[in-house]
Order: sequence, then structure tokens, then C-alpha cells
Amino acid sequence: MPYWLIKSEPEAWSWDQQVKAGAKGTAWTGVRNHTAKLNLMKMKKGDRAFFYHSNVGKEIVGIAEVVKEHYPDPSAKAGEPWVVVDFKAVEPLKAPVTLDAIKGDVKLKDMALLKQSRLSVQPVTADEWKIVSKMGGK
DNA sequence: GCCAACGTTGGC
DNA sequence: GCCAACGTTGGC
Repeated sequence: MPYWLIKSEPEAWSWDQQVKAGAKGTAWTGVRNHTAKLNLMKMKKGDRAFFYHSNVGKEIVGIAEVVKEHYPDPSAKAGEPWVVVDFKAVEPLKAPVTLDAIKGDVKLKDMALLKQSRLSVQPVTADEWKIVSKMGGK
């Protein structure tokens, strides 16, 4: 099963808001980058993603799950190609995994989070998923 | 089709 | 607040 990492500035959309959105989940709107869009389109229902707080916090705070596969982004202008998927919060990490901690682990040096820091929807390998989950207290 | 200018993201 | 990375735009 593929794994992902989704980024949000907590001032715009935080993990707490995602939790409050409940089991039904919410649309992950606002992706305006083609690489990120392609990743959204690859996601299948049930895929899991790390929820990362960019800018403020700079840490992975929880695990989200795809509840609805991609469909046109309601926040896009007519004719634009952007898509969204619906995510729900699954569970928080017991201990958030900070960017510093990720940088400090040589096994995570190839993570897209470090290599393509501006990409807001990224793939995560199974190994990376396992390591970060463990660091997060799972 | 190239590339300079410009805007945005996100870490520091 | 600065700046590196990088995507987009527009002149040629």
C-alpha cells in the first residue's frame, strides 16, 4: 500500500481542525501544483498519509486516511484541472516527529520532505513510514 | 523554445 | 525578515 505525506500550515488548516471534521473527513483543497496534483490522483481509498504542519511547528503530528478518491476541486476556477481528495484524521502520533528529528536520522535523508521541501503532497516509502511511525511512538 | 523576471513556499 | 528553491509568465 502506498503512503503519503500532506502538508498544511496549521494557521490555514490544522490537525485539530482535521480531527474535528470527524470520520466523514474533509476535502483537501488548495493544491495548485501539478506534481502534488498527480500524487492526489494516485491516492486510493484507505491510503494513509502523514499530516505535517509546515512553517509553524514543522512536525508530523498525525495520520490521516483517504476516504474519498480524487474529484474536481470545488475551490478551483471553472476549467482548471485541480483536484481534491477527502481525508479523515485516523490518530495522532504520541510524539510529533519534528523536521529536525527527520534530518537527524540518516535512514530518512532521502525523504521527499527534505529533498523537495516545497512539494505539498508527497509520496513516502514503506520503510520511511515504518521509521517515522516508530519515532512517533507507535 | 529560451531565459530573465517575478511570485510563492517554507526553512532559518 | 531574509533567502534558496522552484514554478510560472511573458518578451524575444
